[in-house]
Amino acid sequence: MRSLYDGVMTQPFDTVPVARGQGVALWRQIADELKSDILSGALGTEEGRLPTEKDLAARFGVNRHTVRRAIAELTAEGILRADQGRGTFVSERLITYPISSRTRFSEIIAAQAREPFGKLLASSEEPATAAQADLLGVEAGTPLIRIETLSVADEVPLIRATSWFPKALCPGLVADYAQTGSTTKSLARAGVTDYRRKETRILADLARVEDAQLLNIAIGQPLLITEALNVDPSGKPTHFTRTRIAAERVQLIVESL
Amino acid sequence: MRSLYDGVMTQPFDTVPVARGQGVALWRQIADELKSDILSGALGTEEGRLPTEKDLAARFGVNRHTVRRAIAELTAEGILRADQGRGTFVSERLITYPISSRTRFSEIIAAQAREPFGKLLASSEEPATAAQADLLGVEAGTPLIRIETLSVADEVPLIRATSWFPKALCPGLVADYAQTGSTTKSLARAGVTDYRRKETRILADLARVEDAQLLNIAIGQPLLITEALNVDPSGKPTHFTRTRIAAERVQLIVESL
DNA sequence: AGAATTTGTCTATTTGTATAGATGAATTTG
DNA sequence: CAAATTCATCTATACAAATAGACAAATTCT
Repeated sequence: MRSLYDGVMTQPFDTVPVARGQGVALWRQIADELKSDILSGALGTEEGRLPTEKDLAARFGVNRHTVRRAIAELTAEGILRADQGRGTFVSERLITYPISSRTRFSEIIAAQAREPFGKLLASSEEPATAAQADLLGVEAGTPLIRIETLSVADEVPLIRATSWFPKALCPGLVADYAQTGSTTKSLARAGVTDYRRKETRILADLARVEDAQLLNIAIGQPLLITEALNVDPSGKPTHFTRTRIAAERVQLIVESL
Repeated sequence: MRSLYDGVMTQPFDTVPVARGQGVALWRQIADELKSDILSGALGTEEGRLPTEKDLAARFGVNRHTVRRAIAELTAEGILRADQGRGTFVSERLITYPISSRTRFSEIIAAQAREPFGKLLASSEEPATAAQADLLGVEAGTPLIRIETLSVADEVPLIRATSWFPKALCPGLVADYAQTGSTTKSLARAGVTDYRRKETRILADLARVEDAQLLNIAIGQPLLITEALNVDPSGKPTHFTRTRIAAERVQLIVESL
């Protein structure tokens, strides 16, 4: 569930169904379920101890080996630790840490379009497609600058971002960004002293291979996507930003939506 | 990508990597990728025609049969239609429909906690856990009322919602809700004439069996989750609502986050 | 200390996933 | 009309996923 009212409002089920032959392995479904329950604090048992493999197999209606494979996955991710003869436990680090670490990133998102945002991975120049041109208020074929960035906190990658700018607006953007590490400062050098978000769209998607590599998560894990068009005070578009956020590590907090 | 600046800012890749042995079948990964591209309008070819099976197989680096299985899945979902000898096409209905249908649901979310919200699936009474009690400002063990609702538009399910209320606040809630179909009216009958959201948390998760059944999507598909605590004018909690939203059909729009 | 519990390892079997190649059927192209 | 293209169907093979059962190793309970 990955709730941040963590553990609140989630009751454990006696039996949890899994679906066969849907292209998602049972062990993966079980690993995802356990991970959600662990991260949301709805563990069913006290003090970070999981039910026994036998009980979990019964709960999910699968063989014990299938549960073991799921546990192996979460152990590899550092979420669980199994002790022969004792039981399987949530990694100590997670019992206190993740809640706080997952709580306070609303500002990162709120500031996403305005402030320095992680390290520059790549940049390129591309002619605007019809749809891009329409959105940014330029002619189709107009050169655009695209930058790819990655935000990392405590060695843990959180957010991929891609932004597009009309090149005419800020021809030196890549060099400026490399120097300042800031969108705001780079745009200011180009004479754009202020801008704001028109609106933000929030969607969800699944991690693909590229997301998985950059964000260090498994493929098929959920991502939060934000998309925002930024405009200057006169309403003229300055740039468009799309983020792909590891949902297991970040949540968005909206005050009084 | 499921963008609603649809088709904007997405360029097709010549080759798309897929991951083996990760618990997600290749045909499922390919189906998800194609679905995202179709819904976001980034199809790579004109007029709703997909690349040939041979080309897709080359693009994803898999056997043609694997691509066919992915296409079979999307055909079953009504997204694609294959014509022998001609090619594979995006279902006509989708070429114009989905964008509009996916665009205008910001209000639904904004109004989610306030207005009638789909049909009542179930209700129950449960003693508050420690975490629930803390959040709702009652004693642990206090009876809570839980209601489960499902919102549907044009026969298509969009949002599952679960809400918890302190029973003492509104003892007749279930009957009132069944009669009025409205949280606001039901609470008004209990003397709670006004309330507001303190904040909304937005996360993402994967669809499980129960989500898949209720929302009519495949397991493992992305969900948007919103969680909100509602309080009366004095700041006292009235209820807590959690929604699970089919991300392939709904996106959230936040004005000036 | 002995019994019960729990995780770890091993072998064997069945089903699902993915590849490979060949051939047929419908459509489009020249 | 013939050739090329594209989706449909079939057989065969290899590997991953899931089940089944047995037994070992470490810990806890009595």
